[in-house]
Amino acid sequence: MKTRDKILLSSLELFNDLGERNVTTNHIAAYLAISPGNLYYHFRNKSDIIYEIFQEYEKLVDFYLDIPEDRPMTLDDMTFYLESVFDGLWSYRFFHRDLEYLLDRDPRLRSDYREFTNRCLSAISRIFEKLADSGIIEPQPESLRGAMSLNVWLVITNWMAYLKTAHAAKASASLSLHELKQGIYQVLTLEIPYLTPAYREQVMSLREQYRPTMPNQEEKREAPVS
Amino acid sequence: MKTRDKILLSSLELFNDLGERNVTTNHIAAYLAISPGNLYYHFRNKSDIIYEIFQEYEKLVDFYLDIPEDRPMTLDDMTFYLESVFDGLWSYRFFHRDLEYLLDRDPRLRSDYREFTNRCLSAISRIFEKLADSGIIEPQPESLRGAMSLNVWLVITNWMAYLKTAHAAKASASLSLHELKQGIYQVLTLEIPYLTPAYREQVMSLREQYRPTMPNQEEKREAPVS
DNA sequence: GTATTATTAGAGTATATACTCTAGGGAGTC
DNA sequence: GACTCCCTAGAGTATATACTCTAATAATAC
Repeated sequence: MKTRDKILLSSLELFNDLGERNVTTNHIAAYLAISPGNLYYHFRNKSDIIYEIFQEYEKLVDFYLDIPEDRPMTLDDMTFYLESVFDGLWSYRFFHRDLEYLLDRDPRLRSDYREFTNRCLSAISRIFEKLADSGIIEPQPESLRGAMSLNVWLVITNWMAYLKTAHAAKASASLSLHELKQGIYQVLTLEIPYLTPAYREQVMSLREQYRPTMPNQEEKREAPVS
Repeated sequence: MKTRDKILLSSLELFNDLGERNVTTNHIAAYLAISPGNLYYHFRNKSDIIYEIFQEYEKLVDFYLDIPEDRPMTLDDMTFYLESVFDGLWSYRFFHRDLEYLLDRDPRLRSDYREFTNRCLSAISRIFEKLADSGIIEPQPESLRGAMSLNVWLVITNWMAYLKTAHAAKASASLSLHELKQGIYQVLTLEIPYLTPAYREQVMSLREQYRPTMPNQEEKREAPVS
């Protein structure tokens, strides 16, 4: 693998594990056993590394949230969207942790992220619309759908922070993808009141699969749906 | 005012305006026109300053969220809780911005914050319970109430981050308390499906008072309810 | 007044961090 | 062999940051 790609990969790994704030360019170089000079040959500065990683993240989520317009939406589709979004969140989890600081430091990132959020909000809203078309949820007026989508977004993007700050007793408590996906339980909680009788039971039992286990009573098991 | 209190006050102000990460102890001392030595005479380190500020925050919110058990809950009570919580969030807004980093650095803070979150979640759940007792919302089973409360908490604590990252086009865009309180609109959105017919109209029109104005079309006006 | 204690100034320090600069190796081409 | 281009090493630097140390001054107690 090319040094440039190795830098991106290792940076992401270190950022995710330690937080961007705790990872210096010298750390990254040392981790890869290359010289700082080498790193700076490939990237002008730390911001450029982060920006490029963000672009990968963006591409991934955009790909997942591409809503097919030629067919109705199924429950499986919805599950797929939820699973995918949380997978993406997991792979680039450093990003939301230091979001405000990162955006303050890099205007490109700020502006790109703003648009990214808007695209995601539109996608969520579109999903609600299509779920209503399929008779899975009751149709809602546009204005309510907007506010609901925003709430879904807030829950999704901040579920991890909740786990890391309020849930875990120890700082080093290793967070698992499985725990992260319990966020799906929270998202489905938002949908409950809007479910149609025809699908109510199905969605409720889907939701049940993501029910959080008690903190520190975590049992090791596979994610319920893949 | 005593130097010690001045340090706490100015630190909070600087943290809120610039972010804890961008405020050094030397900055604080310079801002107060005192020497670093003086600052370190009053506080052993930066963490101690932050910890003490957190304790004030905690005290404030605990005070606001004290639910009186001797009388039913009114809509005005609910409005008061929402307004108060967002006021507190505003006054100590630096805190949630760098939460993860702060908790990683100070184990006392981590453990206190964990308990603080749990108290808040209980209070929210208790509010839902009493709102049901008063016939404002439909009663819900305990398990649903818990998940709903958590969603309310996620929306409340992360509304500000949303405004600062996705909403504002410029980094320096000054956030106002008024904008922050549009978070109340989002919280009330969560309640909509559970409202009883008797109160539905009233709550919907309360919610309307917090409706967000379009970004950059912000008109200067007072917060609708005080 | 004197002893004691609380407070303050301000220079200084150890460490870290993002980044630079120069020199050179290796591979391909003519 | 010489030239070029891409890549790499590694010492080095300017700046920042959290914090220390000593000495002096103000406040208080007796």
